[in-house]
Amino acid sequence: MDRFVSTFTNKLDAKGRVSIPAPFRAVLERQIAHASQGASTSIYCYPALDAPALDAGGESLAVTIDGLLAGLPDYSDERDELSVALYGDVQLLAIDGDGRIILPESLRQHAGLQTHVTFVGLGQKFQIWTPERFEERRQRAREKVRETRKLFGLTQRPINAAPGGAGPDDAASGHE
Amino acid sequence: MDRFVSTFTNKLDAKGRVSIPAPFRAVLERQIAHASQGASTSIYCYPALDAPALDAGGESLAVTIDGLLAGLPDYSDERDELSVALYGDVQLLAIDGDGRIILPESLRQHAGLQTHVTFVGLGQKFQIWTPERFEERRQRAREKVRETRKLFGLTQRPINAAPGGAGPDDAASGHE
DNA sequence: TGGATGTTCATGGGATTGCATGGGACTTAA
DNA sequence: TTAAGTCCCATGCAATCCCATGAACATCCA
Repeated sequence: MDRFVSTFTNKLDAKGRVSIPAPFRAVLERQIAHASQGASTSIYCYPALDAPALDAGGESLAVTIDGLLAGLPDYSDERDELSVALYGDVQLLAIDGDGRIILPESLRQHAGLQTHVTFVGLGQKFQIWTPERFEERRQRAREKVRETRKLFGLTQRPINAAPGGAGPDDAASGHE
Repeated sequence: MDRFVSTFTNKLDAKGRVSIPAPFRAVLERQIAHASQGASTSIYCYPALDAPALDAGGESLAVTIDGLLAGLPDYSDERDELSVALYGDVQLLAIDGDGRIILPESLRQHAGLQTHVTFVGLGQKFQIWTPERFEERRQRAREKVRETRKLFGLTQRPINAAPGGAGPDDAASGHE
């Protein structure tokens, strides 16, 4: 039961390198071990469709993409079009011996990354944000959760459970 | 499970040469190694049927085409026509010692290639575009994905049930 | 219990390699 | 001989490897 959880902020150095948070790396390595051994660890990374952020994940993400396309006939227009968006935008980023990746210019630009990047666990995948933008988004996500609670009539506070502990959780549930 | 992913733009020199992006070359070489060793590396390349671009790939692409034709009765008109359409315009381009191919005039013309060419990974094959035209294409593809995203959410599960019953969604957790 | 030791990670910088690209030389065919 | 195709080498930038540092945390032992 390996998932990407919680958030970490690391530094983007002059060469465009960032350390992948160790817990995330552990998840990635286990996926590799499970899928095809021998392949050096790397992540699949692409611009998020509707946010100034990057989506990223390991082998299991690639499997998901394959699954999407597997349903379409080999030479259909539809397949080509989806392939462009799904494979064409994806970058395969190698993880070096020190657990770092290099974020290419094009990806940095889409997310507006400069000196610090925030890794946000979303279960099967994770996202990469600028710390500031992610903070905003987190706020919005919390709002939304509150609204949803009202909708369901669940407004009563948990008596003991610490509400503060729900931080990263909120982010995850608000997505997509 | 080697796929062509992401996009790269390289220069087309005065002699009509382009470097194949190193990651793509790696995929091609692995296909060769797997199929029939000894053959020097080369790619299958042909004008895309419905776009100002070229389709290209390695051994596995050829196998796919064979597979398509195999589905049709041996001496049918349909098969003959398809064979011509699929194989007739195919060129076998050799990859030289420096990882480059020479794009013949006829292919360059179909795609309108001049000084720069963009290689677009599409999983099993890749395409070759002018950078400008591809940018347009990419925009369209993204739109389309956005439109049909909800559909994804629905298709994601039933497709291709992996042995063990877990959908692609569970791939991350598939191994405890 | 508290100080010392070790380990895991993030980070920085230098050294090295890989890769795209340009150009020259050699071969082959008209 | 010319033109086109092929091979080989030179170059510069960028990616990759390797090692050093230091902080946060865990472990051990007196």
